[in-house]
Amino acid sequence: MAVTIKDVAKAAHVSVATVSRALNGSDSVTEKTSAQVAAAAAKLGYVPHEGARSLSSRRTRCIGAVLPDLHGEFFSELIRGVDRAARSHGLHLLLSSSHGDAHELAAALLAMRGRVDGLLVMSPYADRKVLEKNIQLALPTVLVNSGEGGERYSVLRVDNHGGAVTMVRHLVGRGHRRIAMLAGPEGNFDARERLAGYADALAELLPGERPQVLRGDFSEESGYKAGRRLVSMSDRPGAIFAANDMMAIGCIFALTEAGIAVPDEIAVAGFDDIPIARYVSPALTTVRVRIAELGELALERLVLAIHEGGQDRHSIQKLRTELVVRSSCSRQQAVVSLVSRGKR
Amino acid sequence: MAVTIKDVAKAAHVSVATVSRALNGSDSVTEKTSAQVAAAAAKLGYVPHEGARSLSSRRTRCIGAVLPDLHGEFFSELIRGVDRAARSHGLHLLLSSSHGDAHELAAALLAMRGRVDGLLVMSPYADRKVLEKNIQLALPTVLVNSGEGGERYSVLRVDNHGGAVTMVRHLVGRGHRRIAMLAGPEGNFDARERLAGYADALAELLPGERPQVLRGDFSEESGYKAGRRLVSMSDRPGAIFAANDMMAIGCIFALTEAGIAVPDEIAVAGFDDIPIARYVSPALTTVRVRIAELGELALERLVLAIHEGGQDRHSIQKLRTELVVRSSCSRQQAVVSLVSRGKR
DNA sequence: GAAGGCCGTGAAACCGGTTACATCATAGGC
DNA sequence: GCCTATGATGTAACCGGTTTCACGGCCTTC
Repeated sequence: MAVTIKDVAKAAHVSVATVSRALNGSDSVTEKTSAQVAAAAAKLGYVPHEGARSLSSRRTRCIGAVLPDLHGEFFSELIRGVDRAARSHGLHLLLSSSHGDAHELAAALLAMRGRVDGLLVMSPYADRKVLEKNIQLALPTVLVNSGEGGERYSVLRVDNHGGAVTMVRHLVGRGHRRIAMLAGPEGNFDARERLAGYADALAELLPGERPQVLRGDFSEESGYKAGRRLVSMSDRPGAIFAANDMMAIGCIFALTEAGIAVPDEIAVAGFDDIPIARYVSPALTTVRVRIAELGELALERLVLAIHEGGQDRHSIQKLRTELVVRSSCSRQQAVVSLVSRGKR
Repeated sequence: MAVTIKDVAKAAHVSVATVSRALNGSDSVTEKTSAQVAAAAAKLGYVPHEGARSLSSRRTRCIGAVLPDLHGEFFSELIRGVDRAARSHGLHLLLSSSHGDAHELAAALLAMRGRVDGLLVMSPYADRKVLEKNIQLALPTVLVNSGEGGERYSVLRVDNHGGAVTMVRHLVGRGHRRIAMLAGPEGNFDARERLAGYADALAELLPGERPQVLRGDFSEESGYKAGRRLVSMSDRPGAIFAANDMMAIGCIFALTEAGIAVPDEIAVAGFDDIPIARYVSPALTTVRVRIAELGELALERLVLAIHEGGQDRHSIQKLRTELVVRSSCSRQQAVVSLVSRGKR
C-alpha cells in the first residue's frame, strides 16, 4: 500500500488535518510545524492521492476532451494546443477520441461524470439532442466546430465560410472559371460550411458557372480517389478546391502520378494549413486555420466557464482564417497573361 | 447538485448498498428490486460519480499516457492505437504530452498518482533515475521506445536498428555508395539506434565508405534545413536516409525547390511510414513502423501488467519493421543500368 | 488579575461510492 | 411446530483526502 496522509501525520506527530493544511500552503500553520510535515512527507516519499483529493474538494483539475476520429496533423496540432493551455492552468487532459457515431459519443460523455471539471467537445456531427441528453447540466462545456450551441454552451468555430469565400475569390482572381470543390463528408459541420462558402462565392463572382462538387471524407485516401476521378474526366475543371489539406495532398498525388501537372494543368487548393502543407510539392496554397490556437482558445474559454461556475455567457466565437498563397495554384497568373494575350 | 446514489436509494425505497449492488449487476438482488432501482435511476437521470467509485473500489479504469512533444502524424497514429485498445478494455486515457525535459516529465508522472491504474510512458530521452524516482513502485508501467527498462518495467520497442540496416542494404542494392544519414536529435533513443543501424550496415556493406551524418530534430523544418545544406554542398551524397519521414519530406522539399530532382539526382528515404508518406511526391521509400499497432500493443501489455498485479514479467518486446519501396529512391535501378552501359 | 480575542491544532463530518458484516424473513428439515 | 440454513437487504466502515467547528493556550486590554 502506498503512503497516505495518515502515515505522514503519524511520522510528523500531528493530525491529518494539519498535514493537509501544511502541504496545501494554508497560512494558519506554524513555520515550524510546516517544516516538520514537509520533512516527514519527503522522507516517506508521500504523493497525494489525486482521486481522493478531488472527491473531497470537488475539483478534479481535469478536463475532458471528446473528439471525433480525427486524422493526421489536424488532430495532433489541436491536442497540442489544448494540452499546452491545460498545462499552463495546471489542468490534466482526459482524452476520448475516435467517436464515429452518436452512441459512442454519448457513452464517452457519460463516462466523464465525476472525472472532470469541464468538457471540451468537438462534434462536427453531433446533434443537440445527443449533447443535451448526455452532458450533465452543471458541467461547463465548450463546443468546438459544432453547428449546435450558443444557447446552452459556448462555441468556438472556425470561419469556414469566410475562408472558403476568400479562397474562391483568390482562384477567380488568378483567372480560373471552372472551379470544382472536393467537399468533406455530408453530415460534417465544417464540410458543410466550407461547401456553402464555395457555392456562395461562386454564385456571386461567376454567376454563369455551375458549382461542381466531388465528395471525400477528409482523408488522404479519399483525396486520392477524387484525384483518380479527375484524371479520368474528359472535361476537367481548371482548379480544385479541397475542403481540407489532407484531401488536397492525396488529390495532388493522384494527378501528378497520372502525369497531370499541378499547378500548370490544374490548380489545387486546400484548407487548414497543417504543418506539412508547406513541405509538399507543389507547396499547398491553402486557408490557414491556427489549429493549435483553436485548441488553446477552446481551453481558455472552458477555464473561464469553470470559474464563472455556470454563469457562462454562452458566447459564440469565430476564429479568423487567412489565405496562404504557395505554389499549388500559382502558375495561374501566367495563365491570365496568356489569356489576355490571346484576346489581343 | 447532481443526483447521487442516495437520491436513487430514496426514490427506490431501498438502501444505497442495494442500489450499488443492483446497478453493478450483483447476483444477490431480486429481479424485482433491481427493476425498481433501475427505474428510479433512469427517472432521476442518475450517472455514477466515477471519482467516488474509483476511490472506494481502488480502480480508476484510467490509464495515463505520458508522451514527449511529438510531432505530426506519428503522434496521432500512436494515440489512435492506444485509444482504440483502451476503449476495447473500457479504459480511459489521461494524456500528458509535451514533455521537453526531465523536470516536466517528473511532474507529469507524480500528478498521475491516484488517477490511473497504470502508466504508458514514452520517453526516448528519459533516464532511469527520473523514472524510478517518480513512478510509484506499485504502479504497473510500460515503457515505449525507451532505452531503459527491462528489469523494472516492461518495454516495447521498434526494431530501429534492423530497420535502418534493411534500408541501407536496399540503397546499396540500388547502386548507391555515398549514403548520408539525416539523423534525429542526439539524446533520442530511436535516433541513436537508427543511426547505429546505418553506421553498422555501412561498415559491413561498404567498408570503404565513411558515414556522413547531418543532424535534425525529427521536424519537417529541420529536414528542410538539412536539405538546404545539401543543396549548397559541392560534393553531394547520392542518397540521404532520414531518421524519420517528416524530415525526409522537408528535405525533399528543399531539394526539389532548388531544382535538384528526387530521386533522379539524389535519393531520399525515410523511416516510420506515416500515412502521408505515400502521398507526397515522389512517394516516400521508407521503413514501415506499425505505429497504431505499437500503441495498441503497449496498451495490451499494460493491461496484462495490471491484471498480474505486479507479478509482471518485465518483458522486452521488439516490434518488427518492414521496408516499403516507393519512388523516392527508385530510379536508382536506371542509374545502375546507365552505369553498366557506360562501362561497356 | 480576570475577561476577551486570536491563533494553531485536532476531532470529526463529509465527498459518493463499495463492501464486509449484521440482520431479518422465509423456507426447509426433522 | 421449532430450529436452522439461506438469501435478500440494511448498517456502517472504509477509500484518502478537505474543511468546518470546537478547543485550548497565549497575548492583549482594562
